[in-house]
Amino acid sequence: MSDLTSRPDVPTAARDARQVPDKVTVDGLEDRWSGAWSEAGTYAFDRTATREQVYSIDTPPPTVSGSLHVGHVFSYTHTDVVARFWRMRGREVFYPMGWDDNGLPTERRVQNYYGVRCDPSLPYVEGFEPPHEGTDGKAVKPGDQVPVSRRNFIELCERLSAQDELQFEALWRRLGLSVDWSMTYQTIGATARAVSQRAFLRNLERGEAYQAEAPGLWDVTFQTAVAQAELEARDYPGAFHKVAFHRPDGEAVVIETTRPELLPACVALIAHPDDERYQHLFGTTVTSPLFGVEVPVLAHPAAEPDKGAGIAMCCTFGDLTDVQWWRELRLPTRSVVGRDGRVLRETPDWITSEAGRATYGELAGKTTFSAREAVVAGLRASGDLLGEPVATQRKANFYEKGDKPLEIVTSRQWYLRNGGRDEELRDALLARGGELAFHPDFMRVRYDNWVGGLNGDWLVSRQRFFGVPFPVWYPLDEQGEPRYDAPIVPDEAALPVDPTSHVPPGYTEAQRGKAGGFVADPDVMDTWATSSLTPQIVCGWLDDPDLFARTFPMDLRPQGQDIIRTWLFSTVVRAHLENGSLPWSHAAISGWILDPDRKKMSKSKGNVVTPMGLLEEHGSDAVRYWAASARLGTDAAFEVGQMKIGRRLAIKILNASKFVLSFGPADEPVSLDASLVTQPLDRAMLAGLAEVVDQATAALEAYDHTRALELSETFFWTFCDDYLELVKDRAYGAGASAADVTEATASARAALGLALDTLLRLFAPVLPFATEEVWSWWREGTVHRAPWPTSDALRAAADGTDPGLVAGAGAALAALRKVKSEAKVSMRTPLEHAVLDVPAALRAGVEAAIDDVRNAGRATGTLEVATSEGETVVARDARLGEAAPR
RNA sequence: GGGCGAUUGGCUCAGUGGUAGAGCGCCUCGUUCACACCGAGGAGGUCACUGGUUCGAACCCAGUAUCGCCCACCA
Repeated sequence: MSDLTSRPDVPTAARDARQVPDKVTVDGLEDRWSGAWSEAGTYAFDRTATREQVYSIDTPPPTVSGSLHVGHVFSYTHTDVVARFWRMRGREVFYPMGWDDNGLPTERRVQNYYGVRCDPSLPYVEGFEPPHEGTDGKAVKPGDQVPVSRRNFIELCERLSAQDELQFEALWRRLGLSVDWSMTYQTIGATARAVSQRAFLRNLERGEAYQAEAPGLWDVTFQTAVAQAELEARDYPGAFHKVAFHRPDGEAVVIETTRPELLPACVALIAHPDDERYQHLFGTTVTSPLFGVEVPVLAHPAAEPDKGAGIAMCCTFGDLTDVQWWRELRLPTRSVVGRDGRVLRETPDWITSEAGRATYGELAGKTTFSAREAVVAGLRASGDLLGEPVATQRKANFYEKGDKPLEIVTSRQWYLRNGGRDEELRDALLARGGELAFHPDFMRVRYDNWVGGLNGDWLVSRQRFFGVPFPVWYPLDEQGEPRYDAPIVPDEAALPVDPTSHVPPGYTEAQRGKAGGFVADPDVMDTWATSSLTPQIVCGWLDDPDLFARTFPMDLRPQGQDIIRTWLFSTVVRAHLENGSLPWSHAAISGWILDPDRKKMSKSKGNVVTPMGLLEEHGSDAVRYWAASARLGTDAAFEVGQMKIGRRLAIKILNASKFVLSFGPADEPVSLDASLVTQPLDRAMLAGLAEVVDQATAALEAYDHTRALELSETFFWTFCDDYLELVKDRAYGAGASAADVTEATASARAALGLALDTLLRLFAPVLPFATEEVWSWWREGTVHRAPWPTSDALRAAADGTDPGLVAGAGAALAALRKVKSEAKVSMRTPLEHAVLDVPAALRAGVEAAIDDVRNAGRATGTLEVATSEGETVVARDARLGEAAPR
C-alpha cells in the first residue's frame, strides 16, 4: 500500500504504533515525536548530496546571553516551514544552528555570573576556577570582579554558553525545528575565531582591510570606537547659545552653538561662500571669547545659511560636519575632549593668553556637561553670551547600547572596505543586492538606501577586551615605538591566535613590549566582523572544502528587518570580497511581533509570556500555526486566539483522519489505488485537491507559506464539512465485508485515502507533530521525508472531472441543513420530502451526488431537483419526520 | 526632510480591474456511534479621505490624513 520503502531515518515509534488509537489528543505529541526524530536522525544532513540537491540555510545564531522570546519563536518557525518544504521536495536540507556568544552582552553576563573581568595583559591560568558562579539575582560589582586573561575569559564564556545552549536547544526541539543538532557552532568558538582571523588576514593581504588614524565616533562609556551601523539618532535636550567672537577692531561676529564647551577646540568660523552677510569676513580672522584664540573665517558650501546664525563654529570635533570641514579645509587639530568624555587635563599650547589658560585650567578634567556650565557662566560674565540659551530638542548620535551621546575623537582603527569611500565597490555591492531575492521584495530598498548612504568604510576594531582579537603584532623600534606600518601576521595554520598570549613568528615571549621586540594589537573585532562570516563558518570554509562545495553559496538567509544594514549587508560584503559571490540567493525577512496595542513587543513583556510556557499551554503545532499564518516581512499581533485556531486545526486533523481510517478493515482502512476512484463526486474532490496542491506548491516556492497554509486549510475544512459528510455512509459500505465492497464504496475509500495522504503532506511543514502522528497510524516512515505531493496522480484519478461538482453537492447539503436548522430540529431528523431549487451552474454537482446528498441529509423520501434562477441551492416544501429515537 | 509599509465587518487578517471574503467574537439552534478543544444556520462592512483614469476601482494614477518603521538632519 505504501510506495515508501523503509529507511534508516524512519522513527521507530512510528512502526510500533501503526494503529489508530481510540482517543486522540495533541497533548504529548511534542515529546514523543521530537524524541523519535532525534533517535532516528530524521533531519540529519547527508553530506554526500551534491550542491544542486542541497538546500542550505544560514540560520541566525540567537544571543545566548539573552533569553528567547515570542519573536524568536515566530521567525524561526517561518524558517522551519521553508526547511521542511524543501526537504519534502527532495532537497537535502543543510540546517545548522549557531549560538551567538560573542559581544558585549555576553561579556557583561560572564562578568556578573562568574565575578571576573577580562584583562588581556594577564597570562593564561591553567584550570582556573572563577570565584563565583550564578547571579543569585544580583551581579558581582565591578570592584569585586577578579581580573583574568582573555583566554580564561573566553573559556568561561564558552562554559556559560554551553549551559544556555541546552535550554535553547530544548525549546527549539519542542517547537519542532528540523535542525540537524549535530551541527552547531558558537560565534566565540575556535572555528568562528579562526574563520574571522583568516578572513581578516586575507582582507589585509588584498588591501581590503587597513588601519587609519582618524577622527571617529566614540562612546565615552564603553570607551570604544563605534561603527556607522551601530549608530542610533535620539532626541537629546540641548540649548542654542549665541556667542560673540570678535574682529581685531572689536566688532562682534555672533555664532550659535549647542556645544559651547568646545569653544577652546574652535579652529575656524565657517559660512556659505554665497552668503552675502559674511562676504566681508572671509579671509579675515576673529578671536574666540574667553580663550582669546585667533581663528580664520572661511567659506565652505556645507555651511547652511538658514541654520543658526548662518555662520558656524568649527571645532575638533563637535559633529561630522566639523570633520568634513577639518579635512577639506585642512584645519589644525585642537582636541579638548578625551576618550573618557572629559576635558583634557593638559592646557593646550594653542591657548596662549594668560586669561585663556586660566579659564581652561578651570575646565580641565570636567565632563562635557560640567564644562558647558562653566563656559556659559564665563561667557555670561564676559558679556559674550547674547541673550539666554534657548532650549531645543536636538538629535544626537548614540551607540545603540549606550546612553551618552557619542563624541568624536581621533584614534587608530582598523577599517574594512565596504564601498563607503569607493564608488566602484559600492556599485558592485548594490549590484549584489540586486541579485539577491528578498522576501518580501520591498525590503530590498532598505539595503539599497543603506549602501547608497554609506559615508565611510566599515570600522571593525573595538577597544574591548572580549571578542575575536586582531591576529596582528607590531615590531617595536629602538625607541620602543610600534611600527604600525609593518604589522606581523601569523601563519594561517596557527589560527586562531591571541596576540596578547601568543608570540609572533621569529620572536620570543621575553621580547614582548621591549624596544626592538614586539607588541600585540590590543583591539578585538566588532561582533559583526564575526557574524558576517556565518556562511563561511557553517559551510566549512576553513577546513572542509568538500562540505563548502556542497553548501556554499547558501540558499537562504532568514533574519529580522532591523539588521539588514548590519548582518545582511556585512555578510554580503564579506562574501563579495572573499568568495566573489553572494553568500546566499534568498533572504527571508520576518516582521515584528506586536503587542495588542500595536507596539513592538518589548523584551520585558515578551518575557512575561515565555516561549516554553506558550508551547506548553497551546501545543507546538498551535504556536507554529500562529507564526505561519503571518507573512514574511509583515508585523503580526501576538494573538492567542490564532493559536487556539491552530490547535483546533491540529485536533481536527487527528479526528478526521481517525474517522477516515475507520471505514475499511483495520489492515487496509483506505486504499491509495487511484484506479478505484470511479464516482464523479470523489473524482471532483480529487480534482479540487489537485488544484490546491499546485497552488500551494507555487506559493511555497515563492516563499509565501501563508498562502499555502490558507489554501490547504480552506480545502480541508470543506473536505470535512461537506465531502466527508456526503460520502461517509457510502464509505462505510454498511454491511459489506472486506471481500465484496461495492464499487461505490471502494471509490470513496480510495478517494479518502488519496486525499488524506495528500493533506497530511501539505500540512506537515506547519503542523509537524499532528501530521506525523497520523502518518504513524497507517503509513511507514516519516511524513517529513515523504515526497511533497504533486497533482499528477490526483488529476489522473480525477479523470477530467469538474472540481465544481463538490460545491454543488455541498450547497445541496447545506440547503437541507438549513431547513433543519431553521426548524430547530436535529440534523438527524429524517426528511420525508423536499424540492431542491438548484441554479443551473450547480445542477450537475447535485445530480452527480444525489445519492450522497440523500444519505447525508437523511432524505428518506422524495427529493426532487428543479432548476432555479437563484444563486444558491434552496430547499423548499420540506416535510420533516420524527427524529429517530435515541 | 527623503523613503518603505499599513489603513477592508467588534478583533486578527486575505483579497492587484468585473456584483465585498475568511477565522475569531456575536445571535439562534443542534449534538455526545470522528471531533464539546464539537456541529449547523444567521446577523454584521458606503474597503481612511479627496480627486482622476476606466463601461466598471478595495485594487490603477495624483494628492491628503493617521499609524508603524528605515534613513538623513546635530551651527
